[in-house]
Amino acid sequence: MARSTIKDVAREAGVSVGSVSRVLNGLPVSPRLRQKVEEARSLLQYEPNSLARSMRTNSTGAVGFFVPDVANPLYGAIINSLDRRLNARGLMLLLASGRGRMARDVVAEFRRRQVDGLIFVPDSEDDADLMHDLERFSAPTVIQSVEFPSRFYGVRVGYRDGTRQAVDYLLDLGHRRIALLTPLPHLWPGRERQAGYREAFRQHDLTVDDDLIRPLAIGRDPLPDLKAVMQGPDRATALILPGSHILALALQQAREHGLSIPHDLSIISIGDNDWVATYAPAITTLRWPVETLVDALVDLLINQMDDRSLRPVQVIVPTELVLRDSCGPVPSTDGRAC
Amino acid sequence: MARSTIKDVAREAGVSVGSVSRVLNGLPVSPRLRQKVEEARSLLQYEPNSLARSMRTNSTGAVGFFVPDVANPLYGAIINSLDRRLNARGLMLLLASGRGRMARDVVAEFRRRQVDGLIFVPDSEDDADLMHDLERFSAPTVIQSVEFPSRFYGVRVGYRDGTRQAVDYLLDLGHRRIALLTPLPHLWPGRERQAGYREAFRQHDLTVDDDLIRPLAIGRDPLPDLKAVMQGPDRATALILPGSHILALALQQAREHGLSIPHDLSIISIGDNDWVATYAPAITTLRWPVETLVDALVDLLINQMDDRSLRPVQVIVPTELVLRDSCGPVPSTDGRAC
DNA sequence: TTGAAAGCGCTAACAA
DNA sequence: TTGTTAGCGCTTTCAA
Repeated sequence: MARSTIKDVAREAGVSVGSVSRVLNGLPVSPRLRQKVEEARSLLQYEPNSLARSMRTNSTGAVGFFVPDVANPLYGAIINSLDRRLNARGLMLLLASGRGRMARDVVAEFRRRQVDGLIFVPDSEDDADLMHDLERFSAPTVIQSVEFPSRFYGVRVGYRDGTRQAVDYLLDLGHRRIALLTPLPHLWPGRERQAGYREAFRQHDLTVDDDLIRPLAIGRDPLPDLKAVMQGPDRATALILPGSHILALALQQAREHGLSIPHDLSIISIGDNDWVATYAPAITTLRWPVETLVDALVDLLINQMDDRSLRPVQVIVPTELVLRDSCGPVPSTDGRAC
Repeated sequence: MARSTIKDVAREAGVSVGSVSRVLNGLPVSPRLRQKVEEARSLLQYEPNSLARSMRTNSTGAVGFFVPDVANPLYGAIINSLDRRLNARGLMLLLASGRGRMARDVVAEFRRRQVDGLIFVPDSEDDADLMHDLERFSAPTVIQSVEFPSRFYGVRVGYRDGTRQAVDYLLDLGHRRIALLTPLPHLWPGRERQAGYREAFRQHDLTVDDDLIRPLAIGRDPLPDLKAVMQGPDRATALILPGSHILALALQQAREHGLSIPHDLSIISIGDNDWVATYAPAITTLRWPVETLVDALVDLLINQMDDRSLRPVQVIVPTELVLRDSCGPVPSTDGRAC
């Protein structure tokens, strides 16, 4: 049997479709009418068709979310939190992912599907076409992790301050050869981390050895860079790493080279999770707060939905340096020619 | 300015809406017509409204996916792979999550949104109402990880064979006190793992010490159970753990008790990932293949969509025991009263 | 307070 | 090959 429609309910209840619609939408009706409709409704197990409803109301109750890679546990946490928040507001998550030119297709698809809002995590700032599409996207849009002065609503993580703080901490422990493995500077995270790194050195009146800054393209094997900074007489005595994957690799390398942590090598990882906290030694991390980030994302989106005349706002959520056991004073016996 | 519609394009091209529709849908038209329409289309930057289209065609091109908890990295991998597969077929992922009674609301929401298919990972088999909703769901449905003889299409992981194989391996190493930390048996994974465990013991003509089987409710602190099996003269010499989170805890406990791995304690973890492979010692795991699982999920769904008259099929994807360095022969000096 | 009817943007059947 | 038109299921005027 086919799904029942509002007509069926109207016929069953002996009223007009308009009246059924009013009951469904909580508009003022007589108790008698309401009761008749409710009875017919539950008898027929009627559920309104949100497609038809959306077409009339121009509102789908769906929010599009695009990330370059869903499998990244980092995004998993965001998606989870986002889903909860949107749910609480009666919104549903339309998820899509992909890299490079797929991003534009996704924007078009979200347009066709008439999403009420769009949260976008681009994997590049350089794609002018994509940026154009995003700019003329008709629904409220929030961009994460990318820098677009004043044109977009955006939420970004305060990696600059965070990284400066992390480097400060290492400098205070006496480290001078601090390696920074970081995403490419074409995107906010990579750019800001590098800036924070340089700021810290500048404030200490120290010069930066550019060989210790290793920008890593996505998908590139980080091992060569890791080896480059961990070997030789001038090796780094401290590492700042961009995530658990590379951290695991670094720990493995350290073992192979007989470097104990934190005695011979100090490590700070960016992004906190279960196992870095329980590893031996527990890893000091620069944590960025998922909940705060998602709150900002959702708030910015909802604000726009409520008042489309608002001017773009950009939020930076601060990071937190979580001190554990993977950092110690600089080793005195090696790492320096004498 | 408002979005342009098919009417605008028709007017601009000087043709009828029907003709525009035909061009849009690749039906046979004259080259001249096609060209006129394409010109108007790009001039107006027209994108068809999929809501209106869906209403006519009764097909939304959306697939609903429900999981109890998106943040679980396990599901992250599935979502990612699923998104890719569905994308390749022009389908979009509608994501929802939640526990307990929220599941039913989600099913209703998916119904209202007229998804073309539904993939569901329930967090319980006991919810008769939910099962009823799922059964009368109008679109093709595939259920994961739950056992419903013959009524549903389903994909499950072969934990029974896998666990038997893992226990076999430990028994062959001489272990007799093997602890199994496992989800509650009210769901397939918990039930099957326990069955596999018992099978292995039975095949070796050994009796099971029920105290070593520790069913863990979701959200419950696993530490007491971990401690219970890791302490005392009769402690377990081998652990089978349900995931990375508990693994991290167990490794921490082992350190605190001065148990070295695999010398004093052997460990097998279920579910493979980066860091268990790079941990020292590398952890032996029972891996379940995400790609195979998702392939099965999508295949079953697509098959149903193509031919609604098919009879339910249930697929079990096999696991793989990945041998690494966390298991060794049973320690001879302790763990047994003599 | 309720009913009747227009119309959202599109597809598909029917005509021409 | 193309145009005309009904109608998908709903909301929302406008009348009664």
